[in-house]
Amino acid sequence: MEAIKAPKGTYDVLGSESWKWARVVNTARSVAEDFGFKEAILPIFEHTELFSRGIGDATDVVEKEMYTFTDRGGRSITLRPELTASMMRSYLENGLNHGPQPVKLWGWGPMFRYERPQKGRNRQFAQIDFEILGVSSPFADIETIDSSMEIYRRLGLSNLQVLINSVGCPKCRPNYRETLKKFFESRLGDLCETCRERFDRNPLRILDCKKTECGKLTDSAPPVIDSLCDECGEHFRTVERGLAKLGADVRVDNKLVRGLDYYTKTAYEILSGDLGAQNAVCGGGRYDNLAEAIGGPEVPGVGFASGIERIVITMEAQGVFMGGEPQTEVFVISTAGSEYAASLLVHELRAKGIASDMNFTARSIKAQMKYASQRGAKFVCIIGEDEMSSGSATVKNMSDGSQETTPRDLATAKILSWKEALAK
RNA sequence: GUGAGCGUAGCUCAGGUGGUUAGAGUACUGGAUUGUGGAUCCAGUGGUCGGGGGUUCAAGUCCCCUCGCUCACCCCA
Repeated sequence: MEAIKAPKGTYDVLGSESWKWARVVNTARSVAEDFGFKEAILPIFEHTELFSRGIGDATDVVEKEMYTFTDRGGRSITLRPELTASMMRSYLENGLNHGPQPVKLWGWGPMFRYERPQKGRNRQFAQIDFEILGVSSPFADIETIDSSMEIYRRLGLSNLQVLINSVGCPKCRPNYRETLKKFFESRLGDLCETCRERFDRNPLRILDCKKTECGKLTDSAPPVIDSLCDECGEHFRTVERGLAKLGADVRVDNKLVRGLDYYTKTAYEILSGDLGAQNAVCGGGRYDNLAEAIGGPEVPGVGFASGIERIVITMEAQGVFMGGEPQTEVFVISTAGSEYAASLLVHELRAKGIASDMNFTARSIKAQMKYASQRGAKFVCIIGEDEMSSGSATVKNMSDGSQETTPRDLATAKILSWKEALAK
C-alpha cells in the first residue's frame, strides 16, 4: 500500500521551523497588547453565507477558492478563507456594538483557499489579523497601519515598502469606474486579453495588471484620488498626513486595488522585496460596508491581515533571526540499572526550569555522548555503574570538556551554578 | 483553471548515443577507542529509479498516459 502524504498545498511545520512561527506570533501578541487589541479565538469554519455575502459573490476567493461542504445536518459550511468577516460576525453576534467603541480585536490561525500552490502561497496558510471595529476615524486607519509596521520593526525586518491608496466609497466609486472606463474605452486594443475582460467586470483591476503592456497605459490613467468625494478625499489626506507625522515611509500608489468587495476608502499593502511573485506580507484597509453586507447594522471597521509563512520567508531571506531553536541544556546519560536515578535527576532539573533530557536507549556511553553533543546540550550528566555504587553523578561541561563527580543530590545545584557562571 | 521546469537512498545529487548485481557524498547504526562528544579511518542498514502501459533480446535511460513537487499566470496574506 502506498504511504499517505499531506494533501496538496499543505505542509508540516516541524521543530526546525515552528519556533520561528512562535516568534512571529509572540511578537504580534506583544504588539497587540501594547496597542490595546484583545485576542479573539474564532471558529475555523463558518456558514458559507458569511463569506459569499461579506467578501462578495463575484470575487475570485468566493467564486473558485473556497473549501465548501455540506455537513451532516445539511448546512453549507466553509473553511474560513480569511478572518475579517468572522471578526465582524463575532462583534455583531456578541453585541460588542452595544458596548464602548471602538472594539479592537486581533487573532491568528489557519486560513484555507483552494489555489495552485507557489512560493508564499498554500491551500492552508496562517494569518495574523488586526481589526478596529466601530469607528470611522482616519486615525484608526493610521493606528492599524502603524501596528502592522511595528510588528515587522520588532521582528527586525527591513526592505519593506508600504503602499497606500483609497478605493473610495459607494458614493464616489461608481464615478471613478466611469472615468476609468472612458479612459480605457478608446485604448482597449492596447490592453492584454485578461484586462479586456476586466474592462466590463471590474475596470479597477486593470490598474493592478503586472503586464508591461498594460502598465504603460495605466501609468497615465486618471488616479482615484481625483475622483473621490469630499469625505473620502479628506479621509485619505488625513491618513497620508498622519502616517507622515509618524515618520512612516509610505508611498501613495494609485494603482493599488483590493480584490475583496468589502473594502472602502483606505487600502494598503506592505510589500517585501525578499518574497517571490506573491510579494505582499500584509494587506488591509477600511471596510465600512461589511457589517451591512452580512446582515448587521452599519458598522465601520479597518484592519489588516499578514501571512505568517510570508513573514517567515522574508525573515529567513534577510537572516534576521535572533537566537535560535530552543535546545536541551542538560542530557542525562544512563546505563542499565541507573534509569530510575536518571529519571529522578531530569525531573529535578526540569522543576528548576532547566531544559533536560535523559537517555532511553541501551546504547554505549560514547554513543550517548555523541547524541547529547548533537542535540546541543551544554552539560551532560553521567549516572553509570560507578556513580550508582557511590551514590554520585558526574557532571560534564561540554564546551570545555571539564567534569566533576559530586554526590547525586548535589548534581542539580552544581549544574545550576555552572549555568549561572556560563551566563556571565 | 493555464503555462514551464523537475521527480534515482532520510537529505544533496552522479548515472555519454538503451547493455551484467543502480553509485557517491551526507545522515543513521556499530567498530577502531571494553565509561566520555565534536576529528579521522573501517564496516553495516537503507532503493517498487514517482506510478502504469508500450517499444526492445535488454529500459533509470526511448515513447505514451498518469500522479507528485517547484516556479509563474489568474487572484491574494
